[in-house]
Amino acid sequence: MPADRDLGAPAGPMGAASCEDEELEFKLVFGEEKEAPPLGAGGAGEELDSEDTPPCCRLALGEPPPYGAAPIGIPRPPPPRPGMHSPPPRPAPSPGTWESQPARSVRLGPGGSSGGAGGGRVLECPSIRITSISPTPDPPAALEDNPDPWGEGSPRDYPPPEGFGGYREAGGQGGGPFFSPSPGSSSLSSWSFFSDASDEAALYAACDEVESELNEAASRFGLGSPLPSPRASPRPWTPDDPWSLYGPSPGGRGPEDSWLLLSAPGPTPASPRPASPCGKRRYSSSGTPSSASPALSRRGSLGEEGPEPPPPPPLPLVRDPGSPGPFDYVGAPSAESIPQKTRRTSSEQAVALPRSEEPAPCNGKLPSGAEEAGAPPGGPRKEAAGMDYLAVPSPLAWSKARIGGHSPIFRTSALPPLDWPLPSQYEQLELRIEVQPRAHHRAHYETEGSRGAVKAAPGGHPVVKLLGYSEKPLTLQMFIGTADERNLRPHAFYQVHRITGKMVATASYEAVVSGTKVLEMTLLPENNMAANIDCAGILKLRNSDIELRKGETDIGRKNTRVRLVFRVHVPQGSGKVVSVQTASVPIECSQRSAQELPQVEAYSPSACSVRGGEELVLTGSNFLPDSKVVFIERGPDGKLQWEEEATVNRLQSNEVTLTLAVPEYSNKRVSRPVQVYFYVSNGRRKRSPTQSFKFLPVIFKEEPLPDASLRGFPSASGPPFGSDMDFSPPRPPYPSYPHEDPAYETPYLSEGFSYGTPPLYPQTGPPPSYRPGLRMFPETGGATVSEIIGRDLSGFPAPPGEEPPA
DNA sequence: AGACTGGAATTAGTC
DNA sequence: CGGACTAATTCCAGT
Repeated sequence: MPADRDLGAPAGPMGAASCEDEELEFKLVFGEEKEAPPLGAGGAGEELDSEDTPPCCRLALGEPPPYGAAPIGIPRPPPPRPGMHSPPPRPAPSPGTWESQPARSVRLGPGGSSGGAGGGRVLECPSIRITSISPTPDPPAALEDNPDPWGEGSPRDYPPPEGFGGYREAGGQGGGPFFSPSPGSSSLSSWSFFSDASDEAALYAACDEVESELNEAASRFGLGSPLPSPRASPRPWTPDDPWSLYGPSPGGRGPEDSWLLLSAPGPTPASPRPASPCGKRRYSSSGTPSSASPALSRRGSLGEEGPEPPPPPPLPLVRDPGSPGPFDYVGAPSAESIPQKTRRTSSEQAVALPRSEEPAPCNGKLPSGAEEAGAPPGGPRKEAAGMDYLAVPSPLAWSKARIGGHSPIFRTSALPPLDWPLPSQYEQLELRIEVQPRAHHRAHYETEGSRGAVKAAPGGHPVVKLLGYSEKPLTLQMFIGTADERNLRPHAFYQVHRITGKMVATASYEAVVSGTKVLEMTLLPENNMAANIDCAGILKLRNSDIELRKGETDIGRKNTRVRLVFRVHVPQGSGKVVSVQTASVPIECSQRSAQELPQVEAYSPSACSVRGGEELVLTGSNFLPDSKVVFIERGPDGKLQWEEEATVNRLQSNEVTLTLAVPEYSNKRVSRPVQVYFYVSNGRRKRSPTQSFKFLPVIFKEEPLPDASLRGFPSASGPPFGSDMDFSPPRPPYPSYPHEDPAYETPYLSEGFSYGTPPLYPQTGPPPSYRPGLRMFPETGGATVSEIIGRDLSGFPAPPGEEPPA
């Protein structure tokens, strides 16, 4: 492979020297990681204190876009990647309203951020501001003493832009062709996301105090209309269209381009294959992406970025500075412009911040704080950590809050980041996927031609509809989200790809929000606020490129399942919007998997007596004549405790149906229901994700689980994706929330479920118990208890089919 | 000519 | 360190 790719010293600006530095720093980082992860964001807090106005804000406004300009040593905020969650929403001034403080809010006050809940004042500001936030209690030291491990010189602070930033093609190429896979893709800044249709000013309004400044800055950018694709149709929300604020980046280059320069040192088209990451990651179930080895410090193609930041990455620094934000390419302050201290702080902060996906939060226990208390989303969390308000919103907390009646109402000027869980329904509003996409869609690489739009199972394309609103056209946003058991968030390895062509009837625009491509379509009243998603393809980014991205903790290997995520912000007047979101069923995007991995879409029953013997029917795909169904049970430690192969009735099985006899459980004297799992195996390494099953004590036999009857079987009620089925995103296989199901009180299960379940798909509708329906893709949430524990601990999901221990 | 596809050869990562 | 495998990417070719 091209030499340039090897050491991450591509032609890019980044030099070897920088690499060295990074390496050293990297070590440091790792050390910290192990022991005191959150190193303090160092003086973040103090800085804040000392600096009333977040420096970053000021800088941001007045300085030129960082990206593309100063590759090296330009600290970049950690990319807002999956896993990097934004701070929880906080109550807005208006009752019942929440404001997202996507890394944009800075808590100022005594003791810096550590000020404690309610302590310091909170400022809202553009992503950049995030840098000044420093939850860390021991701020100063970090700044002064540490020569910037994260400091200016170190690129580490600002991980390369993600999203496209990660695109290797970008690297070094002016306007890499790959960035605009779809012709006419408009390069919108992530900020546009925040803008409200009716409030341009709001666009920058994140920071109340500096709002005016921001606006001014915005005006300077000369926001032209976005560059619509050739086929672009009128954008929704026009004339208020916030998007219109962001014109194409100068030079015709989109934000992505700039990112490319910095982030994509990767192979250029000429060098098709990027060097593999210097440090290989272990993809085994045990591996944790987050535990990047020092070796990784040496970046491959993305070398200029420098070592990855410590694990708890980046929170989306607010709108993530790391990603191209509105300011980013519109002349926003560059990272460089940010005071060193600030930058460092941010990076450190990022490091310190717990990630929702990280084990910590779900370490098997619910953090006493938010989750348990059901603290309001966004509510300040334990300050002890000093980063509470920056902490990722607890899925559970959010879930509870939502269930409890908190509304997904946001200020138009502070819309929720893409990684925020949002309900699919709010009052009369509901965003629903009327027609689900197929379970498989082979994504295309940048090196390939498009593989077309995602199709629907019944034929045609997915259809999304907004119920409860039909006043005026609205923008429907769509992005590719994750499909693992963790919070729904933008998928690091896949991006939505705008499909155009004569066969595409739906006009769409491409935008980039925090490094994530977002396809925007219009929901028209005349169409009943429904959209036929025939313009969305899926682009696969090379694992090596993304994994090298600073702050990225997810691994791409075997991480090939995605979900289409749809979101819409419904104006409520008075500068408020209700943001609802829904996600599709999981979609397997690899060629291989789609062809070989068995998939279980539904099954019935979901429980039976420990004596076994009952007939269990599975429906799904890729079942083979020699497919095996194996039941397993794992202990609290994740170790396999029991394994038994079921007897498959081959006569009543076919490629999409498996009929088998439930094996007898190992211990027929159990007094409580036993949670076990099963998977379909087409051979070693060709296993379906695990499915949940329960063995009931004999005495319980007559007392099936509350919703046992609700666990319908697709075939029984019609096609898997019949219109009358529950299309809400896949939910955990659990019949109900842990707390609602006595069966889950079993000691060894409660822990896992207590934190594992809620986070699964908090963003969509009410929990299963609230919306009984067929589980179409239980496997998605079908992680076993041990899996949940293991995955959470490891920080990343175990790929389907890998879980069952050999 | 270009967008889609379906397959499959190569190359890289794991065990 | 090499071999067997598996997964990821890149290539090809037909529609």
